[in-house]
Amino acid sequence: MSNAVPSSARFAPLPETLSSAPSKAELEILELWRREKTFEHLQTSREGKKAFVFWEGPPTANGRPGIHHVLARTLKDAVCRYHSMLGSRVERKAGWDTHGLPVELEVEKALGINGKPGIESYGVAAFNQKCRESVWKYREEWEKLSERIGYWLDYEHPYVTYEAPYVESVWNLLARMHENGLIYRGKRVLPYCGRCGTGLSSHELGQPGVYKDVQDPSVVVRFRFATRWSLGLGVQAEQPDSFLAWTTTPWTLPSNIALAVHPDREYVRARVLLPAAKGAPSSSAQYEIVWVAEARAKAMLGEYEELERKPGRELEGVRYAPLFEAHVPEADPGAWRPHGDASHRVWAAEYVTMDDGTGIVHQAPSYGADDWATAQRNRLSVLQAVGPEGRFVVDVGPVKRGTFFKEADDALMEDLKARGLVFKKSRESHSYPHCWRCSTPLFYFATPAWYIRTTQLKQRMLDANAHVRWVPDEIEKRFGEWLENNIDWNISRDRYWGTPLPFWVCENGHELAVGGSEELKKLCGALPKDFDHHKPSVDQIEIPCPQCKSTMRRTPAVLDCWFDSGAMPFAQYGWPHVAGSDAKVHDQFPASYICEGLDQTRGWFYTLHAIGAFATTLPDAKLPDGPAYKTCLVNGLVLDKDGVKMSKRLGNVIDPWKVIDEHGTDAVRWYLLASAAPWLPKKFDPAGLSEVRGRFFRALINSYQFFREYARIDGFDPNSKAIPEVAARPEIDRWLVSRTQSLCVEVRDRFDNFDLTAAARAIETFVVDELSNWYIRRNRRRFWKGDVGADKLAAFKTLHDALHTVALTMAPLAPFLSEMLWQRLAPGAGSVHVQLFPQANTKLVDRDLERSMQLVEELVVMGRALREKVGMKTRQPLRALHVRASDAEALRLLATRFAGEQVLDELNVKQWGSLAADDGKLVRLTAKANFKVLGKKIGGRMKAAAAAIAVLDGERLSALRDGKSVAIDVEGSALELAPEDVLVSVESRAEFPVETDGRFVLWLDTALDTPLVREGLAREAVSRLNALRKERGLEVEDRVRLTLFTADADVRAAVGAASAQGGFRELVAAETLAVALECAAAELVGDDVARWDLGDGRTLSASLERVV
RNA sequence: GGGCCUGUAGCUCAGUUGGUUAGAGCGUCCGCCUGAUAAGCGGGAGGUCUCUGGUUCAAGUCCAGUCAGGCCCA
Repeated sequence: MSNAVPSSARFAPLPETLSSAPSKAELEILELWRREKTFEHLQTSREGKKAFVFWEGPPTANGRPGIHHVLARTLKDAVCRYHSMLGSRVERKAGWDTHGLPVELEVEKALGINGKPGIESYGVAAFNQKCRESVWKYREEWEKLSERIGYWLDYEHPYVTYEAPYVESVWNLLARMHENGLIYRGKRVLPYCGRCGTGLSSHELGQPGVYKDVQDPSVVVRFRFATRWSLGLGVQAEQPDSFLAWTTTPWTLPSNIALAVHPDREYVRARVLLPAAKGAPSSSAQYEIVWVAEARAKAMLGEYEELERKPGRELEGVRYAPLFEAHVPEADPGAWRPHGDASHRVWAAEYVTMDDGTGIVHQAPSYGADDWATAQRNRLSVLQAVGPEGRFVVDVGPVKRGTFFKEADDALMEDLKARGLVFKKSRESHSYPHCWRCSTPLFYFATPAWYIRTTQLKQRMLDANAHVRWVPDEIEKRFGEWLENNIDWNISRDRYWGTPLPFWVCENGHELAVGGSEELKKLCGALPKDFDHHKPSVDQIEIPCPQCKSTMRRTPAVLDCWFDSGAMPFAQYGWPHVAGSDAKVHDQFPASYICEGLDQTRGWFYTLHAIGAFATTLPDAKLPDGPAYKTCLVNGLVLDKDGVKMSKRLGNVIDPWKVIDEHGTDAVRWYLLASAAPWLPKKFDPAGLSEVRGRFFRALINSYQFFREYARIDGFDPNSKAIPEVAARPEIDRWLVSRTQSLCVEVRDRFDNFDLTAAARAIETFVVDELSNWYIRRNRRRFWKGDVGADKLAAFKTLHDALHTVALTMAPLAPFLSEMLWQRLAPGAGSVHVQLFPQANTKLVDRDLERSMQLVEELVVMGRALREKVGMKTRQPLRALHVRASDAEALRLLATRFAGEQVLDELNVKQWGSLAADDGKLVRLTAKANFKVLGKKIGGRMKAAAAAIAVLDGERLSALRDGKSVAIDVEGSALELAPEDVLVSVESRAEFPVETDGRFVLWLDTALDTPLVREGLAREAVSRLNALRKERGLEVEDRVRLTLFTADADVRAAVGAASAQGGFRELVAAETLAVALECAAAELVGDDVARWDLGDGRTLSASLERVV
């Protein structure tokens, strides 16, 4: 940034519109940053410095940025700015997530095509080209909004997940995983549309109209024991027992392979009366023996006789007879090799519930995710009577090959019924999913899928998790639990627009994982000129199988786009193919800090973690062990002001542009950060924005404007040699200096702990309460009265330095206003964001001074309340203030000249009447136990001790107050009370108005004599005259000539007589900047004469003339 | 159904390792003050800290449960 700053820039006024329309001024700052290339300048100034590594979670640019993005980006930006100010190098590479189903759906909608058949007929090449374009739809808006909210990011060199170097890098990671035996082909059970020939994502399942109420059969089927040997009895029964299992999908029964029971629930062997079948011969068996869960027996069986009961785990292994004789084809599960003997037995599974059915669940692994898991655990065969088209692939009893699954139910049930295997049958209405495109009923179906064996990395991931600093820290537990339950990661998606899986497979099942296009070229001979990593180009590449010489083709699926984003630590630099990428990865791994929404726990946080857990095992990558990111700050949802989720449907979506235009970026940032911890759901209420502006920003702006106005008048130079050292300044200045140092310490500490909310609140409290409402208010006279001397310079410098520190400490949070202040406080020093964060000078911290100021404030508050109680306006000076306290330390601090001046001046009282410990006349001491201290010492005797302390006599109370120990009797035993065990407080016994808070008792001497009355009148007059000055539009430094008239003798004496004559003429003149003050002998006349009643009918007239 | 988070004044939020009278801001009413601030200060009204049990001399705080809201996973 240029150093050629005009001297007029120093202490220049802030833009007039800043308070009312902050946007305009912020846009000027943006222009400044653009013109001066501030961000680039910051980045180059940190070259070669220690890295603070930040990773940007890539957004998808085919959706509009919302207010929640403003929150996340504010958190990212603030932390990055802070670390830049600590001197670190913070690279901020932008990124774009460009693949995935949402992009495809958006394009499908735009093209008016429907599903996979639509895409195929449109042409995959053309479709993917549309996708490639579509992801940039809102790019400009993202970039503009990022700039507008002050989110500094390198948009010049973003990583883009579809670009060749990125895809190559992802391929490389996958190939390395494959090489390490972490990749396998398996199956995944997902909702499937037989007509469209595609699985549906959970997102698609959430489309309106997917779930419809339909009538379906509800049937309880008998699964007969394979032998007549009754379980555990060792006797041969007449008939085998049956397990009863309930289903609403009879079409899955031919594919049954097992029954599942809950391991810990009780199951009963029950004897029940056979339902009388119509036309059954009376000689048939009257009773049968069935097994159901105890919890379901009553509901399922009605009346029954319990013969035996067992927990589910003891039923494991019992073999039953298959329902059908058909030769149902087996599918290769991929993830395991089936163990034939395990089939058609009972297995335990935790997921079995007692909510409905029989507590025994029929298992058809191809058609249910839970079933699949049971099959995988027990190495069951996978039968597949129904194929991917939703039709039977084999004749089963009466059902012929080719029958649609939904149309097989009735025939199958008839068949089972005829064979006596149906125990109960009805129809029931329930909601069933249908394809959102073609309304065909969906079925769950095991489809081929590629997996990463993340379960093998589980312990590594758990160990790494323990080293992540989660903010808030409970996420560690939450994430840890999710990792405990880790299942292998299905990375394949049967879609079009994504990173193609780099796996080539031949007809003999040999696999090849290709780690990049160079490798691919070698394997296939030559790549076509227009080779593209995406479908359909890549699908045309065929490789001769190195093992069997047959042709290898690419597996058709594309990659889960979560892998894309999780691979960004490597792929953003095109590692390892791109030159120099190795050094970049080593420099920028692991991340010091990432920050995203809570919903990323299972998304980006996991994929980074999982891929990091793998990458750090690669010996040649030479990456440090441990997590991929050291700190993860999590932000919560942004809700509307009533706590309702924002949605287009409800029309409660906050448009970020609108609120920023109205309130400015800084107010929005400050509000989002300061209103509540970022991880809590945030109710976004525009009223809160007005509050931030009205309270914090206005106080800060006005504080600066106050400072600069007088600094300009007096030509204050903060580098002047004439400015007294801090030690030589008045206590009030040293107090603010001390508080300023404390602010630095606190804000640094909060930032270091990623607690931006506490940092913002600390700055806010300092600015509003201490700097503006106390320091400036107490000291304003010093700024405008008298000549430029040491005292005035001290005040200027103290306030200047405080503002200087505020501008720096708030810079990460409110980048615009801090820059505006900085440019005026330190013109020529470059941007505030290039500065180093202020470091406290702890030598300037004066604890005693801070404590006495606290006491001053306490007494002032009580004094004001007292004045109101006795009906004495603050303008009326009073003779004396009396204080009684029990706390010797407080008395010592109050007795200092400084504290006395502050209290008495603020309360407009002439002197301390008395400032003393209890004298036994007007005050009595009382005591209560200090529970915190004494409780730790005596525990259970606390109650009795508290009672004894409450009735302590005055003598012992005085002793305790004076720092001596006393002995008391508690329940017959002696207890030595130390002074710190007891809180001694004071209580008034006076009969006149007092104010007390237990620590202090205050009262005022309200007797007025003539000098006091006159001074009060003089002050009344000053107040009116100054109001008049303002009314007449005078500048603060304008001098005036005053002519006054009053008929009242006291007023006349007050305003007209010199101090030597017992008047306050000099005071009035000085306070009103009057170079001449005359008292007229007769009533003033004229339009410009002001007239007031100063109280009790004492009137004053004045005419005021500006001295040119 | 499981895991986690949140519940404190009309609203937004603080509340340290448990410690006796639970605070702030906004809003509201009364008063004061004002030569930076359409500001500021004092006072009033406003609380069964979701509810129920438990531990403890002592619970907004710890434990168990309940209800409500939320997030993620089924």
